Amino acid sequence: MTVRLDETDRKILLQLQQDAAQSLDDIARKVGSSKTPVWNRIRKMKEAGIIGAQVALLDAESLGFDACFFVLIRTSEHEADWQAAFLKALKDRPEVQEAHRLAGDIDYILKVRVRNARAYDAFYQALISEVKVHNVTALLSMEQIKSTTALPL
Amino acid sequence: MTVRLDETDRKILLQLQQDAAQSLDDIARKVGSSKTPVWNRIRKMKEAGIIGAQVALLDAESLGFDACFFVLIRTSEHEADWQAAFLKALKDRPEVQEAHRLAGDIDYILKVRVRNARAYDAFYQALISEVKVHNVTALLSMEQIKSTTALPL
DNA sequence: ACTGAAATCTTTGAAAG
DNA sequence: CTTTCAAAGATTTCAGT
Repeated sequence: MTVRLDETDRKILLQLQQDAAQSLDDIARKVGSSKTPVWNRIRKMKEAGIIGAQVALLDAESLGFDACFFVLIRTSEHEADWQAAFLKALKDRPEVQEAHRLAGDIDYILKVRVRNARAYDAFYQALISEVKVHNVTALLSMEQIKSTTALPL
Repeated sequence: MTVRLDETDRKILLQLQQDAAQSLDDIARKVGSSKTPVWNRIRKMKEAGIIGAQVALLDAESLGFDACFFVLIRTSEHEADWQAAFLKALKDRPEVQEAHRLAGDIDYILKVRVRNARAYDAFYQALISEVKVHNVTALLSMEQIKSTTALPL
């Protein structure tokens, strides 16, 4: 599953993760190539799973999503059953934008995007009623300083 | 800058944040309308800033970005000068994918995507040499359980 | 692998119900 | 506000280098 990427591939990826709506012609010009080779490279990288979904990023604030929480979770349960239930709960809840299992003291971190603090509380109550967690700390974002989906290629 | 959205607008946004590469025809069919009205609604929502960039999401692992850290930062400095320098440092570093200013005890949280632990250390050393921070805790992700850019519309 | 061009499909905007 | 239609433009495929 490892594909060797050259400089041109990398330039194409840089363009696509910046603006995937631009035309092949524009990308080809910017990376110093032409349509067909660029198209073939993109196709290969899609097949290899390097390029995933193409999505529109929406503005959270103008849609009324004013609250963003980072949730630090400690649990005493580490059995397979518990973990499966916890994972399912996270995947099923659309307000959970990110979830990571961590090394060390804290077991999980979530990024939760909701309309307001009340909606967070509803989420939190629903979560702890579904799965037992030992300790939960919520960090409230006051200001999103930076947000990018781009990898530092 | 507040635009009233109806059910159709919401359905269009759901489609676009899931797959922005599909054709207008497909979106129109899925939301129960036809091309031109859908196109006009998308144009208006772009003008209103509700719909932002359209990007390709790349697979971090297949590109060799195996390490993801959440960094909790406490600082004793809260002056405008310090804050401006800190913000600039974060915006300039491509490995910082997210940065939030927090309410409470911890002042900032960062999401940092790097190739490996050594690259994180390099980032960390560069950051603390640029700006003074009081206390830094790094949480290492072992496993990304969920990741979406979609808002829970 | 790249080029150029043909066929197909999409987007865009005008006109009209 | 929606539908239809036509021109402009983009994507995709293919033969030739």
